Amino acid sequence: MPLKNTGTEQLIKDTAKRILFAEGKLHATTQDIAEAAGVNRAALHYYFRTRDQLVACVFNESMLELSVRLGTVMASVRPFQEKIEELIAVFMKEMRAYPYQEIFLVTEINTAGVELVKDIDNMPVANFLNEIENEMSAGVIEKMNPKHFLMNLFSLLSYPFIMAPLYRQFFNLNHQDFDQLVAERKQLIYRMVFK
Amino acid sequence: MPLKNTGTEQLIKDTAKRILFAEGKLHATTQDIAEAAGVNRAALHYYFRTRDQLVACVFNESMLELSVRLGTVMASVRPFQEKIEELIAVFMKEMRAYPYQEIFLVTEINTAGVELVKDIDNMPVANFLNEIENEMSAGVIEKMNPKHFLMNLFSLLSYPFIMAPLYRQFFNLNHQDFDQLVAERKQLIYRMVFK
DNA sequence: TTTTTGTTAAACAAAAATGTTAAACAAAAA
DNA sequence: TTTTTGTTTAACATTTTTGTTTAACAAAAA
Repeated sequence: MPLKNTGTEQLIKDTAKRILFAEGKLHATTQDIAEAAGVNRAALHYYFRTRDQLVACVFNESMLELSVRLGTVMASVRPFQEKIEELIAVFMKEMRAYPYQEIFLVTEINTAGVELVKDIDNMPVANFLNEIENEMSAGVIEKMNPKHFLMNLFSLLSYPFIMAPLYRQFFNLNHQDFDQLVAERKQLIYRMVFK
Repeated sequence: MPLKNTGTEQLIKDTAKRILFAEGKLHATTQDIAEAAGVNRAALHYYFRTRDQLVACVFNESMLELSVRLGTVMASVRPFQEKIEELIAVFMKEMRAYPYQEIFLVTEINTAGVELVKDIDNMPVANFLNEIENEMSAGVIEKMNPKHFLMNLFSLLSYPFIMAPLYRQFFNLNHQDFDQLVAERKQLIYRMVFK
């Protein structure tokens, strides 16, 4: 609980997030993180006691952040199509910056055996599912289980970013060409969901 | 290079794949793997020298297997629509059994810094991209960059399996209900790509 | 100024994970 | 049978990673 706040605590968290979520190095040690942050490894202990607590902290913040991001976009008072547009923009930007954030969350859940995380507010999702269903009835989008609609959307948005290292292989593309390719997907996805 | 072959080597590899690809425990130690396989940890060293070599072996086999699976489906001599049907069936089955295989590959590439893996045969993919383009010209499927068509397909197929632990949270579903939901996707995806 | 508080680093200690060796055992070959 | 070969185990050694302690330092407060 530092009061003077030289930003070191935040720096460590941000660095951890960069290494884990952006670089996708899920096996990063405390050394790796401290080094990348330009601080002594003991500083890490000073702020977080243990590696597990640092990881737990990053996990919780990330989980909350994801929840808030979802909630904000879904609960915003705007026409449906604008909302979807917003959702695509927000999540694509996030995936570009932190492609492995959700992967980190899932592998943490798998290793730590966190079965059901409480305190997750599902109301925004539940309400949004209803809104989707209404749009389907109105004929704006294809009729299906609205959960599928959401899963489709997030799949199309997220997966190519995560698989980039493999897709560059299989498509024989360099970084620049691949980045250009995925940049095209913003419009493509929008057109896909509104058939 | 065992000649007697008691199946232990294969058992170790299979167990490693189960823990890494199926259970998604990407931090598994040699202890974890040996224990799960029911062998002494030294047996692991006997067959693979080091942990890194075991992981490298699993990585290479997995990479090859993925490449072969892709090639087989894509190069099969069948009508396009049947091919897609086959592709969906094959990859969904694989994702159900080993949801984290591609994630493992990607995170390994990220940590080991394997930039470009040589010896990957891209001809099947290249040919299939042409085939897709022809079908687009024929009006069977929506016109777009055929790479997007493939990325869309694999995204829709794969992502929900990987995100299962999170989606169960956000949708408030138990395992059984979620399994039923994703089972519906086989038909849904087929209908989606053929608009 | 001295004191307090927050912060950092260096050195050390403990634990965890990995790697090595040598010996025992079983089955096939000589 | 004895010998050889492949396999497995137990015990030990090393390395890596993590955690702890102490002291030093800087800035604000008294």
